[in-house]
Amino acid sequence: MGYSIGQAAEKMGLTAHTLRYYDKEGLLPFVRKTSSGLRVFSDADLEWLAIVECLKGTGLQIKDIKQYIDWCQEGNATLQQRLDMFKRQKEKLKKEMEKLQQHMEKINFKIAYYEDAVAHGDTNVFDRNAKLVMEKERIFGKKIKKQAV
Amino acid sequence: MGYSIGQAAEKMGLTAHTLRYYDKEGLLPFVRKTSSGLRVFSDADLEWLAIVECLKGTGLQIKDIKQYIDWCQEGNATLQQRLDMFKRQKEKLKKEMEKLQQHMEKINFKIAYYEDAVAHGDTNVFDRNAKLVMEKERIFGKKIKKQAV
DNA sequence: TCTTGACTTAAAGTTAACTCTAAATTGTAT
DNA sequence: ATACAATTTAGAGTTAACTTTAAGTCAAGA
Repeated sequence: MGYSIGQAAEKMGLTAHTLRYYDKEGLLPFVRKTSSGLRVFSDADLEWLAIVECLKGTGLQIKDIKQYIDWCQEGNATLQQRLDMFKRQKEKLKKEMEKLQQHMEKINFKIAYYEDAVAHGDTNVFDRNAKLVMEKERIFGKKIKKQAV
Repeated sequence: MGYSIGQAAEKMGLTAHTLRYYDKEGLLPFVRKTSSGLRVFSDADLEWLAIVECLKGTGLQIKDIKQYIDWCQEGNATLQQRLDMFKRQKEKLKKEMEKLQQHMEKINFKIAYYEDAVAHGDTNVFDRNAKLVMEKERIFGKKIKKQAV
């Protein structure tokens, strides 16, 4: 019913080193130890770890996650702080998702551009994208012409 | 028609220090200098910088962006590499966006949970979310009860 | 001309999040 | 019983991406 640090690491896609590091940073105040000092992770511990990973994935730093755990341990007096924190994270996450969407559009343009360039041996790039090529000539020198950017 | 490093930094939302760092790392091989050594950024340079920022924003490391710039300078022989690179980035970006979407759902749940807890003074948390509270009791000790997690 | 603020380079310092090492201990499979 | 693999700790090392410092140079206004 309990997992060793190695098993827990495998389940979470992390390393045992990383789990010990998290523990040292106060992110795992709940993990039990055997009488001889070995850590024992329960399924509930892994669920908590999943929340830690979620917070980390949305851009929270480890010290901020520690703050959240501290708030949890302080009791109901910190409910509002925790709510505010999640609201801030949500706004951050929304902006990040919008940014990634814009990046995706740029990348899609690049892929279309290069697929065409590869297919046509890049022979008519100048016609298709004169602006980019002229810019490129200025940047990399006049010798390189008709080339995708 | 040209910008100083400070003006360019301001336009891009970066610092002059960062632009010099990028230059040192080979990310700005196109930026001109005056006879006395001052960098001069053109509008085209800023467009290139925007592409660099896009690549950085999708998770590319600076050395990988350098690789892309090197490929651009090598000419048409590297068209396929560049296409493959953008395709890899697109896959990475897609996975990242899916992950963020899942994080967003978790955060929305947390916000709903804490808004309710704050509104009701957390008096009936045990009824609403017995599993979480029981888990919390095990983790933080029996003394703290009826508290949001 | 003088001052002041922006710029230059090279190099050292910082920060976050691991990542690894060493030396000892523990658990498990023959 | 004896390997051998996994675990423990403290602490050192790594990496990426800045960030700051030092010592000087350049450019524009009074």
